[in-house]
Amino acid sequence: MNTTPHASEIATASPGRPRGFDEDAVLAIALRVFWEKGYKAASLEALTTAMGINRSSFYNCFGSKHGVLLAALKSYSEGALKRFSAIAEPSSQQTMMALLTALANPAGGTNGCLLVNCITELAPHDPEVRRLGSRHIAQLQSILARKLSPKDPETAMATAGALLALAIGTLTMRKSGQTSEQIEATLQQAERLTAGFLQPAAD
Amino acid sequence: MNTTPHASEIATASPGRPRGFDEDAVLAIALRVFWEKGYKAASLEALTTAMGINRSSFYNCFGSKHGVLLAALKSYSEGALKRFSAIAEPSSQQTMMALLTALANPAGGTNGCLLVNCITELAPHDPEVRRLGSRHIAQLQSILARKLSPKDPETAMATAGALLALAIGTLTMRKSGQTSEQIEATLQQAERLTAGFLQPAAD
DNA sequence: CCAATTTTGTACCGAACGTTCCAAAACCCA
DNA sequence: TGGGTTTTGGAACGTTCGGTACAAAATTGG
Repeated sequence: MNTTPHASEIATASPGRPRGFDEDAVLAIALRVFWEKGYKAASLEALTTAMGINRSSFYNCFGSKHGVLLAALKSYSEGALKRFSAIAEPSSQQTMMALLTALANPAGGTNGCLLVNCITELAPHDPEVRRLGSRHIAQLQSILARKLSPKDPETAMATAGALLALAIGTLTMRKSGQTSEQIEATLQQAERLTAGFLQPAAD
Repeated sequence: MNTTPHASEIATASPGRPRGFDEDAVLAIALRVFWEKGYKAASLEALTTAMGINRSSFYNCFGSKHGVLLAALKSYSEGALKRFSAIAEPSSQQTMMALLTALANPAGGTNGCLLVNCITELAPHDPEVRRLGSRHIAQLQSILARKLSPKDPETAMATAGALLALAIGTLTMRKSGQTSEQIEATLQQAERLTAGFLQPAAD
């Protein structure tokens, strides 16, 4: 079982044979596999091979396939929120576009956002995934609202929700084959959503 | 094999035992199963049981599980586009909201839109699903643009793309557990996207 | 060096998967 | 009625699925 809640903690010496791999590292690989294939399509064979560990280590460390997914989703959410928070506040429409572009290009190429994928595939029948997805989306919206209008987050929440929905929607469009140019043209329309908050772009 | 491309055609009498079921009817049921469970999670057992036919009839009529999916997606797209086209043109923001609400509530309850689900789950690895999804989205956007500004569909395309992305994005939000009130508040922001085209709402 | 403890390798489990096979059944036409 | 043709029922196919059993290997503290 996974005795250490976070592997990155100080490894308190314990009896028994030590792990032959880095938990966080193999979890990051599992995350990639889920991202590329989806949950159901990611087989134990594919997962363990990519991670470079065998089934025993897999189950000993993570408990179950579903357990790995939840761990991967938590890790993904944590990283994505941290990176998103770090982007500068949008003092103009240009920096606004940087925020939206970050949301609409989650480094997964044509694979979209791992959490959105898992929400779509699993949320209706998986309460734990639904909870993680709900938290992630809510926090994205809060961060975005705070960036839009630090003094008045309440009114900004609705706008942030629309911007977020817009960005999430473009993920599906990209998967369906739309070009980056089309996606950008769609995202450009976000200017109209932020009319009250930001200065228009200079160009 | 499926000799009749569309079952709804005039049944030309042919030798041999006749079908004991209505192709369109059982296809509609398969569609529902894919909608509720997703593609991979929908087993042959679940499909054939729900459809009320056995595996032989299933394969004799549709060829494969993937074949049924494609047939279901075509049927779904056809129906959705027809229904969407039939909605009145948005002469004001209120009727605009009716259009958006239609897109954001595809009668699948919390299951979203079948095509969006399948794009998310399969498109990156399934060219046929990607093609169907691409066509569907492109046509939704065209119809919407024509409704927004029949005289100038070109300029309206970008706005339609943003409205569509917004609606698609809310599907994920709903799956993650957001209430209908939150979704509606998000969709309300679409008013700002259509500023140039429509009269503001009366209320 | 010796228990105690944990991880690792391998083989294996029963269940479920999508698909196929084949004979019986049900129809058309002659 | 009988040959041709298609569908239907049901069993069976080989594969893959997620997960487990168990003993060997590797570490700890005593």
